[in-house]
Amino acid sequence: MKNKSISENTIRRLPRYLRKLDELISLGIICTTSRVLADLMGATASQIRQDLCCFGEFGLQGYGYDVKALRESIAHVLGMDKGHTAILVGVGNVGRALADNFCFSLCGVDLKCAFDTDEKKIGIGINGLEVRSMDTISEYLSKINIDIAVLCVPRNVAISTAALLIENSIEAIWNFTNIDLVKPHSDVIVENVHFSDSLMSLGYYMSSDTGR
Amino acid sequence: MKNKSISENTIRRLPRYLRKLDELISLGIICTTSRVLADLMGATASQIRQDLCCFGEFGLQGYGYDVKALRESIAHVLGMDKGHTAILVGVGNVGRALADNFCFSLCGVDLKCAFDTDEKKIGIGINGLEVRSMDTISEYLSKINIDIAVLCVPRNVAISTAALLIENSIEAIWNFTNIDLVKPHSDVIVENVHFSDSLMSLGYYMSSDTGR
DNA sequence: TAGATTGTTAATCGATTAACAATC
DNA sequence: TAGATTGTTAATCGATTAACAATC
Repeated sequence: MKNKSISENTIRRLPRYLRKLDELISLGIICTTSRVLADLMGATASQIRQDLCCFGEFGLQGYGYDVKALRESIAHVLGMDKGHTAILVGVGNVGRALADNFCFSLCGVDLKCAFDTDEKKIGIGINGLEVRSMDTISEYLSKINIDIAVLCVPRNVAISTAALLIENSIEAIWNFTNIDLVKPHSDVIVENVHFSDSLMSLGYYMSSDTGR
Repeated sequence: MKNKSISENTIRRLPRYLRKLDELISLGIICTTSRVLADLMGATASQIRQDLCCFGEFGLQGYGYDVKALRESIAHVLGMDKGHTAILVGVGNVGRALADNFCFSLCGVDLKCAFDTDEKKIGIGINGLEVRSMDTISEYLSKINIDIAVLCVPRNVAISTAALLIENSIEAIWNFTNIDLVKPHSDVIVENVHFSDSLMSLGYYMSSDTGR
């Protein structure tokens, strides 16, 4: 196993590997090869092997990869077995959509509760998820160990809310506000979900006739 | 202007340039340089100039870039002035969150109406957006020119719904289902928004101590 | 054993960075 | 004009692909 600075491209492909392996599992397939995975991914077999060997030796020469074992290995690399905990910050439409629809546990994340400033939303709320007052968030974070904040607050309070979370030593922010959160002195990890960037890129590919 | 196969990396940076330029505009700044933009983007001035010169000559030597003109040029490259039209397909929580919260017009997209199979949702519905019966979608698409389908249906009907849209000659699918839509013989453009991929990548960066 | 496929090194390709002439 | 900054070519760096020895 070698582990020196794995490229972002490789990391971003891992969740897709996971999806493809899950497909193979659901088809009852036990063993696969870099060639099969390459076809599923639209990549070369070389790339598959290069990606995987960043993290260890998961295959068997002359045979291929055990589908379930490889799936678990990748899930482990992605920290899905670390028991990460999360809170939802801001229960607007995006927050509610995530609480109702998104299966955090499939990503190995335990969503504990939600916070909002709106008194009307407080109490046992959405999809069995308790909504608490934003006023109590510091106290809560000092007592309960939370790794990830899912940030779904309005634009205008995005930066101040992020600062509050960082003050309370949150490790990572999954950012659904359309703001680039800057992290002045902190080493908080930020993952952005920028809907509008995505739609704009789509607009480019429609205009240009590259097809991609 | 040279236009030979612009890299995906460059395209994905354009919406961020747009955001940074909007910030400069809101600060009343008229003119900027590749150095300033590089600092805002966390990139090198070289990269900024390389990216921009893919699409034309937007700057003035010895001076820099006119902020508003550059903003409009990038918006044009992203097809934001093409008057793209869209429909929302599937009015679950994600669909509703987009209809309520997401400003399509800021991306230059005109969201015309929504479709759902649930009779209870049909009628003038969410945020002034008309919800129509899914049964009428083919007829609608044959009459009204729609470029983009925003696909928010449940997983189990994602592929069949995409097929229906492709049959009806939709140009692009903005895909919020957690399925990799494959496009067998069609040249439809697909842009995926995979929440779980994003959260899993975050999990990796939390586990590893790369910080990034 | 023979055939197959990995893990890994080497070669190629593309993207980023550096350098600088052009020019405002 | 002199100073500044672009547009663009050249150099470097990193990622992808190809090749192949190791080995199951």
